[in-house]
Amino acid sequence: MLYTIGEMSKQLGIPASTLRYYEKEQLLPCVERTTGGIRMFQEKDLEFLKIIHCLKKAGVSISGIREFIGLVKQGDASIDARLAFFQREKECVLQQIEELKKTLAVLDFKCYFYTQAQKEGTTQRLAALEPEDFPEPYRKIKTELTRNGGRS
Amino acid sequence: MLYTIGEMSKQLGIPASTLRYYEKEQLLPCVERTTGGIRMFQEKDLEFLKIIHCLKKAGVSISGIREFIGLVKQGDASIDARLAFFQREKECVLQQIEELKKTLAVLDFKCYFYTQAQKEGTTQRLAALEPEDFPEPYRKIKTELTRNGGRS
DNA sequence: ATACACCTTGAAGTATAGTTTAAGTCAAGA
DNA sequence: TCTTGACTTAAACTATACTTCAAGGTGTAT
Repeated sequence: MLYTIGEMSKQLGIPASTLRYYEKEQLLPCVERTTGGIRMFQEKDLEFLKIIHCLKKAGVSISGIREFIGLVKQGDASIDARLAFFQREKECVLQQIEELKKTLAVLDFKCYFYTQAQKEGTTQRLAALEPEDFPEPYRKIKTELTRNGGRS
Repeated sequence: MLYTIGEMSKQLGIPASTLRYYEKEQLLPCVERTTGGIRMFQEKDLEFLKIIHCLKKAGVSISGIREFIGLVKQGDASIDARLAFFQREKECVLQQIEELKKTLAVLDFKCYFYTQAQKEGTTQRLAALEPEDFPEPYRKIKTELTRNGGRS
């Protein structure tokens, strides 16, 4: 099956302009053209676009994705490099998840803080508290938010 | 304690230009000036900057942060709104974590794929396999990557 | 009082990832 | 054949979040 850019766009929910942009950036190595110059997408492109989608969610830049596509174009000679690529990205996503968990803990503290403030009708008393005055999961976070020199 | 922009910059590892930018964008509501016009940062600003850092990690835009700072400036009248704000952001971070976990599963599959390919020296056989031919944690992912019309 | 490091501003520049526009071409049905 | 909708291109535009620059002011140690 072959698809025009419009059909592909509808199927994936990606604007046609974005597909053109991706092709221009060499992210889609196997888009053919009719004699009239019209792009015809293949199943293969669909798979590439799903991987591109995944890599974008992982935070890989367009040029990073282009590099990966470059490896794919090299064929079996780049299997090692492709494995290394995905291992790196996996590690990177794991780190992002860890970072988000830390961020979540701070937001959790803030929710606790404002839930208390809501009960009291003011932030005054709470704002004056020391880390030790908060219940356990929150002490460390309050410390980090208050203490000087916590360059993260 | 009061700090100049340079001292603050060193303490937080944030460029002075960024601190100026943040102040211009009204993210730092309590920066004072000397008679000569030089910014003097307070402890309060340090706390604001830590919250800004956290919100940035949560994916909140500058204008989103500005809105939150606007609420803070309203004082106790905005406690409900601030709680709601943090609850929304918390929800959003939880969703981001879920998305990253899905992304991780795809990267995991790719690592498996290329680890096998490495053993075989080629992707040929593996590329021709159907979802059912992969071991269990990977079947669903292979299906999603292959099947048409999986607009995510 | 004069260096000197550090501060000020507005404006322009950068990077990323597209989106939009204008002018024109292609393909299929009436 | 002609109309119409979808396609083509290059170039300009958008948004976000800063960064850099040029020209000049501040403040403190000697």
